[in-house]
Amino acid sequence: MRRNPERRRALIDGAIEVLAREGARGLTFRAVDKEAAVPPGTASNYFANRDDLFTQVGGRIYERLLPDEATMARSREGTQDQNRYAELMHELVDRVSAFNTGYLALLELRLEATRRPELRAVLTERIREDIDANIAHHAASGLPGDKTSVLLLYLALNWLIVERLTLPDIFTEQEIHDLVDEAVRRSLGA
Amino acid sequence: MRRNPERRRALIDGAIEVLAREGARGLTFRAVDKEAAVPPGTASNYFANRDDLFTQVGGRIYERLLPDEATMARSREGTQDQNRYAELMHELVDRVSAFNTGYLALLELRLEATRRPELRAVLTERIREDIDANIAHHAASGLPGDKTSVLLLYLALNWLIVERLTLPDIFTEQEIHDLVDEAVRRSLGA
DNA sequence: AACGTAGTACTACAGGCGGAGTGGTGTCAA
DNA sequence: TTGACACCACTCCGCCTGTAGTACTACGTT
Repeated sequence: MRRNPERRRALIDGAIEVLAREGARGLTFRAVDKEAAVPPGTASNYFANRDDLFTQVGGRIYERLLPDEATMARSREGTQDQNRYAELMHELVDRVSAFNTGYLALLELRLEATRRPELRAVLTERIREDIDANIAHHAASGLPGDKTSVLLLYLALNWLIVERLTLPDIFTEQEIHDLVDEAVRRSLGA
Repeated sequence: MRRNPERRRALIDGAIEVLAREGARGLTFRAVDKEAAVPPGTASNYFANRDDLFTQVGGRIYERLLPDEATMARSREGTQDQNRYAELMHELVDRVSAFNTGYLALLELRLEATRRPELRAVLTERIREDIDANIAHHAASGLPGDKTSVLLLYLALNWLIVERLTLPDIFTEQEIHDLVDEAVRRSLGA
């Protein structure tokens, strides 16, 4: 088992692209090798088996999907009212949509998780952390709404992104924009 | 190209199970043959190629996911208030979750649609119809809320089902129940 | 400065699996 | 008798895994 961390990261990033492009079943050692432009057989040396590969990708994908520190810092600026909230959610949707291969890869991983208990455990933990962090961040931010608002926004925006990435002709960009606004407004609740 | 419609339906239903279990890439003629318990080679005779198979499955899957007439009729009974709305949404979530292979297959198809234009066209049309039907049905029902409520519920409940089917430990059954209630309440808006 | 060692990159090969496509045969009914 | 379909068999092909073996490089030792 090789240990070069740069190479490992390159392989995992390659695996994300393969996942998005070829689907879970297309994620093979050879495909990862090609995508990462390393000699065939390399991935075999870095992952014990396909299960291991899936698990490691599941562990890393959130690092790439989450906002960086600068973005987080910026999110705390300005008056924290409903308009600001909507603005942040627009940024979120755009940021995630922009890294579309990452989001599609995560969907593939979710589906694969129905077949691989280890992967399911990793994803459950990561996503649980993410949700809890969102709730905590929201509570500390002074933005309007409660925990339920955060959860409802999480639900609605996730599917909105699915819709945009998988069947882009269902909603126009304008409709997506308006739905984000309305989702924020109504999820804040009475 | 064979034409026996019963056999074709059996093959497509088999394909749905294969999709859910093995993923899009696992959907092969041979796998469908096995699942439908017909001799190997049969699917080759019913679908011109894999693309055709995907497209036909995409056309049929909604027939099986949508409520039957009896359920639709029952949905129009009783006082059409917010509590009734929530009740209907609980039924919806449970009904779709119950046919989990169908829902998972649809997710696989969505992901595959990013690679197959024909499939994308079919799914876009079907889902567009479904959304429009939901809006029309809602408008005629006398239930509270507007078109936007319907769309926001569509978004939130879809992801809730994804969450339940792919990572069941993220939310408890109780949390799911409460989220449906809150989604109905808040999506109705001010 | 020469040498040895460890870790890694790269190459090559053997073996296997599963699928596509197709042609042929049997069967039944109009 | 003819046509449509079920069923069966066979060949060709592509891709993947696992692993053994070789080459290279860096680093520590003496």
